Amino acid sequence: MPLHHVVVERLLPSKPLKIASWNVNSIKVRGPQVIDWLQASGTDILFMQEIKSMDENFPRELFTDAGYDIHTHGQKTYNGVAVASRVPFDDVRRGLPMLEDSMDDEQARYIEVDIGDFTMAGLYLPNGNPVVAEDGGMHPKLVYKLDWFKRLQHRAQVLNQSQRPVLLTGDFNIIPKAEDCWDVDKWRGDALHHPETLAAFQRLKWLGYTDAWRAFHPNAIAYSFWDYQGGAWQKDHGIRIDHVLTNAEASDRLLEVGIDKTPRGNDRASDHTPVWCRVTV
DNA sequence: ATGACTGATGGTATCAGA
Repeated sequence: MPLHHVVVERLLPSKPLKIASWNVNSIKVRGPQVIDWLQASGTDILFMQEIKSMDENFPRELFTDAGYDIHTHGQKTYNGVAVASRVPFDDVRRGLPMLEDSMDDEQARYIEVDIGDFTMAGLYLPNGNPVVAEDGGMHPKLVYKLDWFKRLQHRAQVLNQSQRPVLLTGDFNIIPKAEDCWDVDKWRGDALHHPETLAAFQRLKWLGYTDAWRAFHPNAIAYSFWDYQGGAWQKDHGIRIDHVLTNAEASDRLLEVGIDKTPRGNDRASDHTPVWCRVTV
């Protein structure tokens, strides 16, 4: 086959898609405003976290009526992730693979899809607080966060070695730098900005993954979470903990990255707001 | 100075979130 035919076949299917991530903090409460935002923002694929719903109770019809396929990985009461898409996936995988020495894990925090030559994952990293146990050692919650992170690191390495474009997005529960929160002194030692958490995040970046929002906005200040308490939203006391990470192949396909803070101002808002990007898929 | 929020759960107090 002549070379130009090969090139044309590779380029023709490419199109820009808008990909987003939003910790919705209960799909039962947030469902209608998620649909409103999907349609207003023109989002093609939305990864959701903290759906707090079992698969059988997820309001699927809200999404299918709006023209989106919905894939859930739920559990009772806590956690739970899902992905809505108006473009078909080639495969959907639920759960982060275990390593030989991993802790037991019943929590639903990871969903991964193939679309075109891309692999995309939606994740909800454990919070990790409190940091210190009663006996003065590391609290099991932070141990769990770091163990989960180790599994994510391994998966990110395997995906990156496939040489496919890889996009990891979700609620990382990580404040990467001092400028990613309104007052870093309030967060020193917290599990979201703990030295072990930051070291794990750095190891992920050493694989070749980029904090896409920061790459596009090197000097900006923007947050993705504002606590319900203390008027944090009104005072803009926020933190940037929801991220899009892209490997080199995916970074080359990035067109735009943003954080849409408007949904945080909704009635009955989630405490998180969506982060999004446009990529050529 | 004080208290200050939201969601899920056989629940009217507790856990978790960050």
